[in-house]
Amino acid sequence: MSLTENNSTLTLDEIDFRILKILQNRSNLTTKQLAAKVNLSNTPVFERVKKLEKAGFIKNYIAVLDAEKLNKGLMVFCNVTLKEHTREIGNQFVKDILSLDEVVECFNISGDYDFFLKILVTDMKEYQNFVLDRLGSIKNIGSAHSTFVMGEIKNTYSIPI
Amino acid sequence: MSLTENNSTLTLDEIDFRILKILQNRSNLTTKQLAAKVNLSNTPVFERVKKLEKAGFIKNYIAVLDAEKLNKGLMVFCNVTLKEHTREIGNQFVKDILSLDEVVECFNISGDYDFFLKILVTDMKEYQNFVLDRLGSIKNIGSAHSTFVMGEIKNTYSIPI
DNA sequence: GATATTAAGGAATATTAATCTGTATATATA
DNA sequence: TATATATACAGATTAATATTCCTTAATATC
Repeated sequence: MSLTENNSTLTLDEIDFRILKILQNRSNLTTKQLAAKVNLSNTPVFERVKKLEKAGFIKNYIAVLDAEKLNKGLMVFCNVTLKEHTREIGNQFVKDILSLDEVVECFNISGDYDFFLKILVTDMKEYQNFVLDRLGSIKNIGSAHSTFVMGEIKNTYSIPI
Repeated sequence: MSLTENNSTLTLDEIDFRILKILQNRSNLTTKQLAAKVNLSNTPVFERVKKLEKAGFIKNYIAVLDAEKLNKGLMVFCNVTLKEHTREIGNQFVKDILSLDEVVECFNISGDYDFFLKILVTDMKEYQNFVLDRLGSIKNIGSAHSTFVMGEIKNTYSIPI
């Protein structure tokens, strides 16, 4: 076996997809429970999961926390433009954003704005402080436009498979 | 102990927060490994985790999959307005959106649009089909404005604690 | 000062993960 | 056709872990 285990030609069958589908909704199942759901015995299911981990289809296992209970119930989308679009200024912006814990997502986007930020804060007061103190201290931001989440219809981390 | 176990006055200490922080980044740790990280023995850590689950701070455990590897590498934000804003029409829209697997997130928002949708698809061709066939078949949509993700800077499911 | 109450550690037990062995099936090869 | 080869599976075994129980220490309460 190669050291890098770069099994790039790995193709998944129906059962693999079913396993992924189940695990991205709930990962704290025993092998036996998972096996029952896909109508196989322990061993093949165990080996398939390990294969999916090794091949990178499963990147990680995480606990999903309750934002409300942890007092981070206000979600804000902030669309940002940069004053200039050189690689250097872009890199610095990225570095700055990565250090802000309130920013849980950040994407480079097409359209009128350069970056889309998803931000989690306690309340409007905290958001104001975030914009003034933390986002405001980042250099080369041209404009920032905030949109506030009023209600959650669907909020998954699931890939449509 | 009450049947409902509605311990709403539960307050968390520093160690609880450290446990949550660790688990929302990586949940497939053994109790022993987690205990070592917070400098406690197995039992108290085990009991704290169970307490956090029961009290609802931990909602779920999930596997994080690789969207690129699963051929869902195109992320699109779609901002939607409804023609009318009655509760009935809103409810029907919500029901329709919930049935679309491509829509991984949907929020009711402030501002120029009514809803923000995060959509995962294979490529632009599939997105075109999604808009024409699936989104297009939903009634009472007034307008839809798409923004395409060009690059990912940060994409977490972590709550800032 | 005596007594609850709470949080922790250690040890025992129950479950589960992880491994190993063997079998059936399909595919290739002589 | 008969014989290798690889793959996927089931069943059993063992190694590790989760879970429970009991005891101790610290802190609060009377």
